[in-house]
Amino acid sequence: MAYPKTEPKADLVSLEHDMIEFWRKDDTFHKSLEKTKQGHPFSFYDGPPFANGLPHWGHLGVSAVKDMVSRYQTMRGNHVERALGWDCHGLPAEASVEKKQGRTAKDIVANDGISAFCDMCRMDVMTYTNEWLKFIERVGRWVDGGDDYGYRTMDKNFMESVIWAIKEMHKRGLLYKDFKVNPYDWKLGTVLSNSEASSEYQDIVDDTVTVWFELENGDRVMAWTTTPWTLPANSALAVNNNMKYVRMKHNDGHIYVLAESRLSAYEKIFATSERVGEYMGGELVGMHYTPLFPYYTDLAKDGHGLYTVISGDYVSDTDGTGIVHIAPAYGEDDYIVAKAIDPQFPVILNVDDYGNFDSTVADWAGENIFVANPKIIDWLRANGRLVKKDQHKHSYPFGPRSKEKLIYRATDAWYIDVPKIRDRLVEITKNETIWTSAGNRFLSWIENARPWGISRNRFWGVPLPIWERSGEYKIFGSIAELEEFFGVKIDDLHRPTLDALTKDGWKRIPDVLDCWFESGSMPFASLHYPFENRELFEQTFPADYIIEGQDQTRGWFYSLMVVAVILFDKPAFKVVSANGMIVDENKRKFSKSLRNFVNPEEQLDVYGADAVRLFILGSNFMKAEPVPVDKEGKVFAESIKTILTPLWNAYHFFTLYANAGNITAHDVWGAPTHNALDEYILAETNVLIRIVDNALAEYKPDTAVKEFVRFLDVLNNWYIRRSRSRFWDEDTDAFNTLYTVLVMVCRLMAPFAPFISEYIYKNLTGAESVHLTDWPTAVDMNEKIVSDMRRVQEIVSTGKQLREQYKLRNRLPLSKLTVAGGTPMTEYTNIIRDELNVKSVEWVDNTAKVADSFIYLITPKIGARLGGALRDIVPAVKRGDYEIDGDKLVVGAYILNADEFENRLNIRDGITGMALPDNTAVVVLDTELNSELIAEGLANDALRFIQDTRKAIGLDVSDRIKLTYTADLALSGAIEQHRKRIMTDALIREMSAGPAEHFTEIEGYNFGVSIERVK
RNA sequence: GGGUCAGUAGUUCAGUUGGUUAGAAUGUCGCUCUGAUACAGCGAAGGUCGAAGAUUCGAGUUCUUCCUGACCCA
Repeated sequence: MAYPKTEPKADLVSLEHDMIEFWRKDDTFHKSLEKTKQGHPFSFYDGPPFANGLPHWGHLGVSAVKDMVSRYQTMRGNHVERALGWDCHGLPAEASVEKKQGRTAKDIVANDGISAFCDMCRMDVMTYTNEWLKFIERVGRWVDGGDDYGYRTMDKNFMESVIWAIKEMHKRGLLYKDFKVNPYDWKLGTVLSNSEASSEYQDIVDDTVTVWFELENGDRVMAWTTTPWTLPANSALAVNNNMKYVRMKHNDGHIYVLAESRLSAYEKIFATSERVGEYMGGELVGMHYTPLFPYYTDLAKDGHGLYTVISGDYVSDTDGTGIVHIAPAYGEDDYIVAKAIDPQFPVILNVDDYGNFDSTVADWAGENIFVANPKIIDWLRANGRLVKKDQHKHSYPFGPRSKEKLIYRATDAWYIDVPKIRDRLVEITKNETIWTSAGNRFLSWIENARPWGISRNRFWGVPLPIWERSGEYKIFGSIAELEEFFGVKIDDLHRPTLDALTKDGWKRIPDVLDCWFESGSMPFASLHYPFENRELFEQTFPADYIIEGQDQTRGWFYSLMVVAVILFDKPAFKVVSANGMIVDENKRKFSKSLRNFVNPEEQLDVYGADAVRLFILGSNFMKAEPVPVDKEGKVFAESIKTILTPLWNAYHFFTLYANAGNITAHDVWGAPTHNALDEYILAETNVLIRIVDNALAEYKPDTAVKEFVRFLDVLNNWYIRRSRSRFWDEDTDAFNTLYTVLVMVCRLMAPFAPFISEYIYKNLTGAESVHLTDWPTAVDMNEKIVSDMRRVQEIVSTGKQLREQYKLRNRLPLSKLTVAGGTPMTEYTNIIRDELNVKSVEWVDNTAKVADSFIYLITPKIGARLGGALRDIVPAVKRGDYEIDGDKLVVGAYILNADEFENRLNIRDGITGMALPDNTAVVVLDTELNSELIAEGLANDALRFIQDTRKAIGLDVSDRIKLTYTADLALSGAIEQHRKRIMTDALIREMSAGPAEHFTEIEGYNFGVSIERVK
């Protein structure tokens, strides 16, 4: 047998496991790398995952794209190294250890030492590497991910490159220490990055208070806050210069001040009050007031703006009083406006690292701020300072690890001066990177880039290579520098080692580096550049392509670009895609609390990785839009139904008949063809190649997937269906053509559905692997046949509509079909005749006899030239008020050019015809019947029933039979008239009237048959 | 609250520089066809193009405001 036997239905999942096994044994991946060794390197950065969690849908999605791109580029002859790296440092690792240990990092460090803690983290971050590698293999993604490959951000070499980068930034004057407001997790005692802080917003209801402060002139200004615990640190009040404020004289005799537009919110309080004056915000600025609490009155003596009214542009009247309470240590805006007044403006920081008031807050010293919060409100009420208490619903950040409400708090931290390179960053992004999605989002983000806080008061990470001695700093950029200065040998760069290094009073600052900085350093740090691999780095930087979730727009994409622009004045990547989130069927994020998880591994085992990959690649995943996946996996079944099964069916059909005829087909791509259908499907294949190639070049796999669906439909339901008899007749041209097409489709689909395309390709060609073949390229080919055939399909489709319309079943032959209009296409007459079961097809080159034309206006063209005149022209033409003058159309005062209107067709009354969709021709069906046609139709019906009965009683296609039948007179006449054909088609050896056991009714006539198998 | 993206048939999505009656796939129903095919073909039903306003001879398409969702930020 020439080809391995195939089952009618594909077992996609077991086929995939077989291919995985084959690739593993054959080491096909490394063969593909070897094959492309001399090729241009295609550089592809892979966002390193954290191996202390299991892969989820997002990873599956990007894996599909990353692997597709890699395979496509490899087939194009490029060399695509794929080394999987692992992200190791940072809070996720520490938090995981804390959870497993049941105690905080600080406790572990205090009791067991930092060294023990780091060891725990080191173990923990690699927990699931094997599961990751298995998952990646299962989805058909080829990467080097074993122990001998890739990188880990906790490796000494990686870390050394990172500290090199820090020192480089310092050399460029971009590294500095500052005291600033950051998101802060008081439970963990650390600053968080903005992305960490924003990952867990929740809608909560907070108590809000409005309190009054007494101005130097005795007026009481009202301020509103959602965080009463910051009131002890109140340092100023901000107003908007351009907002109008009113003075309200209350029954208590005092005058209260608030924004005019906010009066309505305080209606009840001022119900009986009198408006006694107003201020513009600017008039209030500079006035002093008496603080609520007496804790810091000493500080006020030095001035610098403490306890004065200041102006803040951002002060709005959307809520509160239009007067904002300022506590510079606890709000970024607060800090900025305060420092804008006076760089010496005192920053009152009265909450310790763990969220407790310090001793300066005499009334609540040592108390947790959130515990003290209601007590502060009580105090305000008791002391008559509380104007109003409210409930306010807003979204508020929570610690992603601690699950506690975060606060904003001023702390010492180290920063990269991103604003200083902002313009260059924007310029390089605009000119040297291509964003297939999320580009605007990235731009608007970097246009407002702010200093990047890179220090973390934690333990497991790259220690900042900064040593301090009485306010001076020394920064180290390599192991060699450290060894030289401290005179010791260094084998590890983590905190236990570096913290121990002291000399002449130089002591390392305790912070570790934001792990985003490490991610951003990946392009060079993974290669230990500049200490090693200089050439390799220069070849692979910037990356040709990267893709990650759109949440990385301000994460990894950002850190990569900032680091690359600062160090190399280049982008980190040339083309980038941000993908959307995979969500549940209601477009909600997968989350533990909603219990809406769909397990990717289960789906892979039900539908197979090819189906999942095709779904992802065909979806809006790469347009950064959410991609819904339903629990039942219907979306994957869809890929099977529209692509995998049709491909399999065509393949199965081929092997079935090739083996039956003992035929070995060969590739005829580019060779001349002898048959219009062969020529057609090869031309369609050529079109497919061009569309898929263009789509991939533009990173639009969804376009390619849609084209596969269309192509496979045409292949099965036009080419094969129309050519079936040629396969029965063992026409080698047909076999060669189908073989060529299937092989080509496998190659085109290899990046998308690597399993089934490999399987079919190997079985058809006997070659080693489809993934070691070259990417197909479209050839110069006469593609007119494609448009011709599409027109034929339209003629047939229109003919079928006519049959439907006149209730003429297809088995009933009709004498004639006329195609009136357009160029005759006599070479397709056979196809049309067979498809529509007509005796003859007549081509007429004009529509004069069957249709009248009407004027169809090409409004875009007329509108462009004549504009508003259309308002008159359209109704006039509809009324018929026009004249044709040569090739022009005269409508009233307007003369329309030939390209501004078309003649379209209206079928004449009495004509059993229908216009083609493009209005260029009319298909007319001769609906007149005669006894010959009727008899043939009846014979066809009888034959159909015989065939159905054969099938129903379980006969094989090739079984010969003896048949007896009973039939009403007209029917038996028809059967006898077509006796020969019926006997041939149904493989009947003997046929006679006689007893019957299977009965039906044909066109009102009774029919019965009895079938017996004969040798 | 701000930014970006999206909102079109039951569902998933197309819809070119604004142009006459808004398309496809899938699902439902009817008819037809069928010895590779979890078929296939034809047709029907299914739409206030998120809402309101503006610009225009003309808006799914441009603008404004609002609503809903996703992501990011505060």
